[in-house]
Amino acid sequence: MDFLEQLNAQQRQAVTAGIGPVLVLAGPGSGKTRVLTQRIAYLIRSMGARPYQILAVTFTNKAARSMGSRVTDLIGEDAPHQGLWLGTFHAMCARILRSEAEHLPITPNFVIFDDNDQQRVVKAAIRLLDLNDKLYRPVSVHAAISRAKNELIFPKDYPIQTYRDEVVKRIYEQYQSALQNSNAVDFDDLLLYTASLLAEVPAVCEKYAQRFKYILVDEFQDTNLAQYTLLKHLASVHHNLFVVGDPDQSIYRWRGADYRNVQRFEKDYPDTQVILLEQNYRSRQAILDAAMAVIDRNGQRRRKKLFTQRGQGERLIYFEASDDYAEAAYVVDTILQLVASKQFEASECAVMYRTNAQSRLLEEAFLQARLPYRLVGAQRFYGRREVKDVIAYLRLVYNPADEISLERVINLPTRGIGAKTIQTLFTIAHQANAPAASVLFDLTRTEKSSYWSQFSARSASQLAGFGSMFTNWVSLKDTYTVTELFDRILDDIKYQAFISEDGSEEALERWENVEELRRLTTEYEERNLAEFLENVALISDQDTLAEGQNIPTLLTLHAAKGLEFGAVFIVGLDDGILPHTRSFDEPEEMDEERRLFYVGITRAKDRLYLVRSTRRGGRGYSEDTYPSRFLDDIPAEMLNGRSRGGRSQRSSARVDTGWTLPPPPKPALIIEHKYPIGTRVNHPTWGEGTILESRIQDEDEILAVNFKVFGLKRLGASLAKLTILKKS
DNA sequence: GAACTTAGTTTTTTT
DNA sequence: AACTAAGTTC
Repeated sequence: MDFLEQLNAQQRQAVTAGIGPVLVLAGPGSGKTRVLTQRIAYLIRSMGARPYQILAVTFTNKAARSMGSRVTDLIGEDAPHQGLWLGTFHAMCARILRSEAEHLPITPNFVIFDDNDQQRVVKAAIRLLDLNDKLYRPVSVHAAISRAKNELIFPKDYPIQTYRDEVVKRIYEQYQSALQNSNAVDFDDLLLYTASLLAEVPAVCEKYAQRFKYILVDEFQDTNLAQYTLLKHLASVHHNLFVVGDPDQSIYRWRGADYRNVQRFEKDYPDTQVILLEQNYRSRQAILDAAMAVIDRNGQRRRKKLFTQRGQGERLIYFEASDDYAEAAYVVDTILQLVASKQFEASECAVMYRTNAQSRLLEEAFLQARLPYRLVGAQRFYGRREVKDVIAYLRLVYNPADEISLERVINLPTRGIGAKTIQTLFTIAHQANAPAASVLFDLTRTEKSSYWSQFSARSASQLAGFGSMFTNWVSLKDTYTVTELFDRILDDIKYQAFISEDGSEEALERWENVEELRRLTTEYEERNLAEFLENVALISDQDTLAEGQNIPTLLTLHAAKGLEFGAVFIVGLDDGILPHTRSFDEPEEMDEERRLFYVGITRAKDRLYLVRSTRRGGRGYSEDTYPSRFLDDIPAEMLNGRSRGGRSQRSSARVDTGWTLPPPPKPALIIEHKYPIGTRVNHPTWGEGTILESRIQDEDEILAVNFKVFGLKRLGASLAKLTILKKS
């Protein structure tokens, strides 16, 4: 048991805990992955567990992968092949549902709809019910449905208090039946169906609960009711639930996560052993002190005393830029300095922000400095349109019932099948109580198809044309490898020609993405289309983080959880961004914003920069901003760096006024006309032009410019990157 | 009816 | 920027 000697007392206590429920409360950087992996090794080596009796669940594929490789290192065997289940909640559920599909309203070859697909289904449902999509916005209706599913509420049980609830319920019902029609599930269904399957079918529950003698869960504070419930069912025979989490790092409330599951766990399993991991192996004490100063303001929590043996370290660095461009420039300049002075490797630097939109200016600044960077999330690979399009084709072939994918690709590239024809196709199919695909197949078989007359001659023959390609692919799907099928489809639809049409730089990039996807399919030579599609559906942003290059990382605070960097920049520390405006009127959400800040702080090993700017460009014009109220919680003596714009005055005035009061009035600014009428200017996109009109509005200069080539445009001077060619 | 163009709207976080 | 609704041309 020599590996146990590398653990501290608490870690060892957790790893070697006996059977029964165990709750490990692990502060940031306290070695929780290590505890989890060593626990698995310990179960096998010392407690006589067989790998197939172990289930280890994570939230991301990345966490699952890193855990997998560490387990392999420890027990020196290929654990997955001995039946150890190690994967994300969603992957585990998909696996169970495919085996148990007979109990469900879907077949084993169901597809998993991603966010975009789900949105389309909601939209279609709203349209079908003839509702106003301004009143019932697809995003918010979808959020309501998702919330219900996470709470294990089926459409029939959707609680109604208002008229709106009643309508949402109808949409939810329609949404769910549309998914079933397409033989599809969404992310939430994976959990919902599994949880209810285990609850409703004792034989199935028994089967898995018997098998999984030991269950381990990572990031337990992020579980929602569905996940909690299904864990409870899975552990109902052996009660060996080993969960690791940190309520202070719970940042997925909006996704249904409920950190109170930690308390619920202690209540549901009164014999739980609770183990606290407080020693931090990541950060300097100065960083931990700041982190505690921030998080201790959240009430109703078990306080943790974070400590380290890595020394006090330096004070945090605070910087206030004059606007968001300057903020980005400061970050880039500083990173360049850190790297040039050999204080940090470029890959040890990370920039974190609250919203994805904030990455744009940062990216521009990096680009300008010719400093390469890695961006996590946002424009993720699988989210690219061309990638989604090709995947939709593959998905359709795999599961021809998938009407969302069908609708997506039936006229792509355009082949004369317009919205009207598509609408007719679906209507006819639903009337005949058949999937749209079977109508297509029927049209290809014979011109005497009873469906033929229901379309115009032209539409019918276009549909038949597509249908015959479609039929052909379906007939090949079992004999072809994923790559062969991929090539065949792209060839048939002349996709490269379609994409490269305009020969632009962007077109080239798009094609490269398609080629990258093709490369991925080659990894599935030995496996099948089903596995390819499932992995593609369940991949997440964090999983696409390519490593190995020595370049800085840009990512959201959410995406940063679980990672660590030598030097961390948290930018946009303005009230309204962090905490975000949308959280202002909900104390629970404000607490979560604070935890998000805490997560960011605790990513830093040696140096932490807290950055904000006093003006920020929103949509259109820029506005004055106020420092994040969370900054007030960090004692001044912990911070290095002075404010530039009188932050101390403003924030001290604000301290007791509370955030419910309106912010102090903005100082009146006098803006000069920089571009008098007649000035000749140059614009990066529009080219040369002449100023026709200039007026001051909302602290910006609004210009009417007559461009030589593009004609009259109206621009905000602060936003448009104009250069003056000649003053009038 | 289909295909393309243009103007307006929208963004918190994501398995 | 990205998506959609409305407008325009064939």
